[in-house]
Amino acid sequence: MSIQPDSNLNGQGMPLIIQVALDAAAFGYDRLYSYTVGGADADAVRIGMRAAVPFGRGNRRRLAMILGISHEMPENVELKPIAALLDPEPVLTDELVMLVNWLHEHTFCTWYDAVRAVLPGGLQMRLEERCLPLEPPVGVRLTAKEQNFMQMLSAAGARERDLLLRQDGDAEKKKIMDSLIAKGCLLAVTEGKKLVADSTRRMVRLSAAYSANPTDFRPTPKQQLAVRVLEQHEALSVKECAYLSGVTETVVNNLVKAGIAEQHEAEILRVPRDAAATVSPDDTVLSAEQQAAFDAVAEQITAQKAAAFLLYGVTGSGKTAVFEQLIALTLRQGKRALLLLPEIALTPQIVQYFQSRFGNQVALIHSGLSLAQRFDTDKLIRRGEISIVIGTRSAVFAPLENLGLIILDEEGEHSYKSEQSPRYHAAEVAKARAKYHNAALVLASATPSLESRYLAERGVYRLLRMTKRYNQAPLPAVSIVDMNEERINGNGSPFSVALADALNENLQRGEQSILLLNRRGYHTLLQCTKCYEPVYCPNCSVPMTYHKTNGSLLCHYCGHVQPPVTKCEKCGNDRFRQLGFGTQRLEEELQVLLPDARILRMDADTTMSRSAYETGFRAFAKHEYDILCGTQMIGKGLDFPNVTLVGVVSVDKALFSGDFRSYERTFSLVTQVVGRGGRGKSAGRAILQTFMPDHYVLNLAAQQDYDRFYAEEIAMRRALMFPPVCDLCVIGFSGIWENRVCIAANRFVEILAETLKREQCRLPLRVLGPVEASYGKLGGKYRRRLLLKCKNTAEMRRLIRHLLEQAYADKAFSEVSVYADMNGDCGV
DNA sequence: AGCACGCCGACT
DNA sequence: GTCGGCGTGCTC
Repeated sequence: MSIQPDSNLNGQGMPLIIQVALDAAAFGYDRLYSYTVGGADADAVRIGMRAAVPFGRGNRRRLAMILGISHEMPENVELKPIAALLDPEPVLTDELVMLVNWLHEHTFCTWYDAVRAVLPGGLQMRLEERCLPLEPPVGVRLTAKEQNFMQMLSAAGARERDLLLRQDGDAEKKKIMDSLIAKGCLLAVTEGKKLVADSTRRMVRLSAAYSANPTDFRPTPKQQLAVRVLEQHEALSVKECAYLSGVTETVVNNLVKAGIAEQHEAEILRVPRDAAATVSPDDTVLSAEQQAAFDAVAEQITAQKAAAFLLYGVTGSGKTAVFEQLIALTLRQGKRALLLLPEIALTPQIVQYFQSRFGNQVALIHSGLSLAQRFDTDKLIRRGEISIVIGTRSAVFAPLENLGLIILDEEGEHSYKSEQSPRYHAAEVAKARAKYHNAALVLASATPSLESRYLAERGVYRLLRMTKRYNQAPLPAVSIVDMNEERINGNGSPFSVALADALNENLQRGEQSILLLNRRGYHTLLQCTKCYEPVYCPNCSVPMTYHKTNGSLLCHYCGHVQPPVTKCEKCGNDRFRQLGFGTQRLEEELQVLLPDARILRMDADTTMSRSAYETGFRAFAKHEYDILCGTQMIGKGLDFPNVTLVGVVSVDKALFSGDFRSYERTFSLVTQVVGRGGRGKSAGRAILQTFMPDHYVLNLAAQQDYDRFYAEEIAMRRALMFPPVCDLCVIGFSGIWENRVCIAANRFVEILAETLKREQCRLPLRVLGPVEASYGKLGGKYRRRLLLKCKNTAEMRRLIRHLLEQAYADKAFSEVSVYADMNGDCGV
């Protein structure tokens, strides 16, 4: 539990000193600040509570999280007392405080960024300043204006008074009020206002006194109606009681006043609590391979030793059943489990699977929850009523006590990496939690990330393999089609002859097909016929995509929409060529090719709403469509047993996206989507179209040969010295002025060089860049990046933090923001 | 990020 | 002589 302030010392007049993280502190002055705590607060204060503190010369109140309690007086500073203690109980558990420290140490974020990340969204609060009128002390002298203000205050009604005392930016009023506060006529109070509160409802039931001796009471005729209703129920809400007895709520309230009924508050939970366990986990039978994987992890869970596993299971090998058994075992041990998924909306089947087996012991945490739902979910978790949390990235901070097992499914998915401060990877946080709890950590994937596979090779993770598909369902037969030949033979359409024939056959046979194209929109871009300049987004250095549905050009990065241009910006020519094709055009061409086919398109444009994923997938699963075409999101989600053809229209571009991970991503995407075929009885087939039919990544993906791919890729990473062989820290710069961003990036390199020289630093380090980020301009901001090939050690992180601090203090960074991201997306 | 201190130019 | 411009530096 939290550190208790030593009340003896306090009794001897020693000041109690706390260390706090300030909300909204910029990186440049972000550190833990010390304050004194006195009076009743000194007895109540605990680590993990929030306080309002005076900060800066103006002593403006700031929200702060208490992260330390000590008696040590920092030297050379006069400490201020806190203004108010805002939480009656800590909102951070000891473990969450540990994670705040971990995030701060590992991710180059500010203290409060770390606090915000671990603090459940529903517990957020904001500060509110209020003034209360006081009886003016005797002998106080007021100016005319001050007297006037006090007179207005005493004459005003409640509402006017609130208005009068509100800080509304009126400078003169503020001055008068500040003076009145100083003279003791007004009391300034700072309150923390919770964004969400508990929800309750007023309930009534017959009083004990009435039930014992009904004849002592004389209810009116209307009241008698309500009493009749109450006699038939244990308890009812006031509203229900009034409704059922056909009287107004006043009648019910009068029953309470007359002592016939008594009232109490009942809690309302704003999350569904009606999931019933309908399937017993005991009925699940594991195959030999599944059992072996289960046994390995189960041994560690039982031994209560922290251990990490990489579960490499090919698509369809039945990882979910292994998770289920591990979770059941964890619960039997009296422990709790955390299951992380890359995207809950895409995986309703998995959620349903666990709810049907564990019922209300399961809570879901994902970005689709409202603040109130987060608040209530968190409440249930803290009360210990939840044993299993299933959620996306942020759920890794769910304050489950007594964790025995953490699972990350599809561990290589990029959604596990936060792209905003704090820039953490859920797997890293999970590791820290597993260590804290002596829990087992299972990272699972059909195509493990190079990092994880490498760590397994080095013995950091124990590698578990599941190589057989469930029920021995055969993999689809994959053929690679050379699109160059199609073009030579005069086929200019997006479909090769082979794919077109296969689609047609499938349609005739009443079987379903999936088509993958990782480009949304209609055309990829518009290009000037004269100077070949593409039409760019005005905010980003990205060509705009033509969307036929609304006849406009759309930027997929910043969302900018505009009508198609009529004149080339470079040469003034007014003719444009339409190049490439996206999912919209694919759908259209498909409809021309197969007029009778029922086609479902799924991409970020059609599935804006959360439920649209699920509705779409369900409709396809029920065979309301023949063909599903879309971007990578179709690679995940529900299982479709009737799919016998998977067509990869094109992923060539993804191979050269300019990131050293582009091969890995493409391999994973193609492997995943090919694996989607043939889960039912028939084997099915897959057709992979490409202009590079000899490319080894596509060939290995076609064969689903992860081991070979890993061997090739790790050799390349070794030769070129890229992660996981070393660590790669991205330093990102962005700002509205291109030259300033450029200057700042160069200045950073200078600072780096100076620091290394000054401190005679011998850390292994190689600097790449600075170069323009892969999209040099996004959302109107110019971006540059610097890459540091390094080793992610405490010393290295200290150096990087020190560099950032220096940068923040440097004039060159006045209108340029800079961040550091260890092993983040680097666009190289 | 605020906020105050400080050191220069245009005012009653 | 003072009011106020915003450059500079600090924030427990």
